[in-house]
Amino acid sequence: MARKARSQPTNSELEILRVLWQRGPSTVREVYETINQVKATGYTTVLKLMQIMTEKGLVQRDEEQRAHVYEARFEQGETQRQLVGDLLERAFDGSAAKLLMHVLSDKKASAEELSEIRKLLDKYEREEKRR
Amino acid sequence: MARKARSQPTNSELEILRVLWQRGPSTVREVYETINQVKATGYTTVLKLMQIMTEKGLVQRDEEQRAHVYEARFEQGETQRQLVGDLLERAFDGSAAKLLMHVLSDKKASAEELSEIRKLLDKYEREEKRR
DNA sequence: AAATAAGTACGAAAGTTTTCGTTGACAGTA
DNA sequence: TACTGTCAACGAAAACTTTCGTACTTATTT
Repeated sequence: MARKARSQPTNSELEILRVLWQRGPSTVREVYETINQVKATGYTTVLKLMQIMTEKGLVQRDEEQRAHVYEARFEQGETQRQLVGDLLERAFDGSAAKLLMHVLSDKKASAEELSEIRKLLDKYEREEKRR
Repeated sequence: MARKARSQPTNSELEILRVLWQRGPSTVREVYETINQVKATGYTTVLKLMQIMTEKGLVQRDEEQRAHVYEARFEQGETQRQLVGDLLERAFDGSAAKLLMHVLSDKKASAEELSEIRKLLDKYEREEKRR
């Protein structure tokens, strides 16, 4: 039987993952306090979500201490790739160019970012040629 | 009172919107038949979704004919921009460069797409300088 | 006119996600 | 020991999404 596809994190789950990626392994309280600075939420809400994420395999839990320590199981980049790929499929017919067009026109790309993007593009294109 | 933010289309709603963008104004049956080619679904399921989308303001309905004709209320590009902006916020800390990196490394960018992307970048950068 | 086909409206079930109250365990402290 | 604070576990409610059956209407065909 084929292994079930890794579940995409939901919005709230992603919020938690971001804290874990940023802070590294953390307790529920630490995650709760970080999120709560931005968005009012209850402690047990965060706890429950993190328990569910453990079941889903999105995070790992170290139960050594009384306050369990949670850690993201997948790297940020890996998850981001998954999310982008999904959006590409769902909304852009798989066309990266179309997607990028919107990224750029979103006016959120700063000058530094533009040059960084260009660098990436150069690098990527060189690699392509080498084949 | 502030107007409620435009609701993001859900997955199924986006599926329907894509048909409407592609076909132009369509009846439920037409949308149903298009979607059904790819994914088994019931007629009333599609109907209900389209009714809900009307309530949400995602589509417009022309009731002139017995078979109502639905039309997307927002352009594809506008919605795509919204979706990308949202993903950028939710998963990439607003960094377009980070997002693009994943788009490129997704191996889905073809040679033509790369050159198209480059053109976009050139164009965008020229516009930037002009300010 | 009766039967059939195609349509909308609607409610409700089923599934998923999010929120939170309550309980009991455990640790530190008065 | 009794009190207080912090924690995990759990269940269930609330909110949202998806699916579909049923009822009713309208047009077409026999």
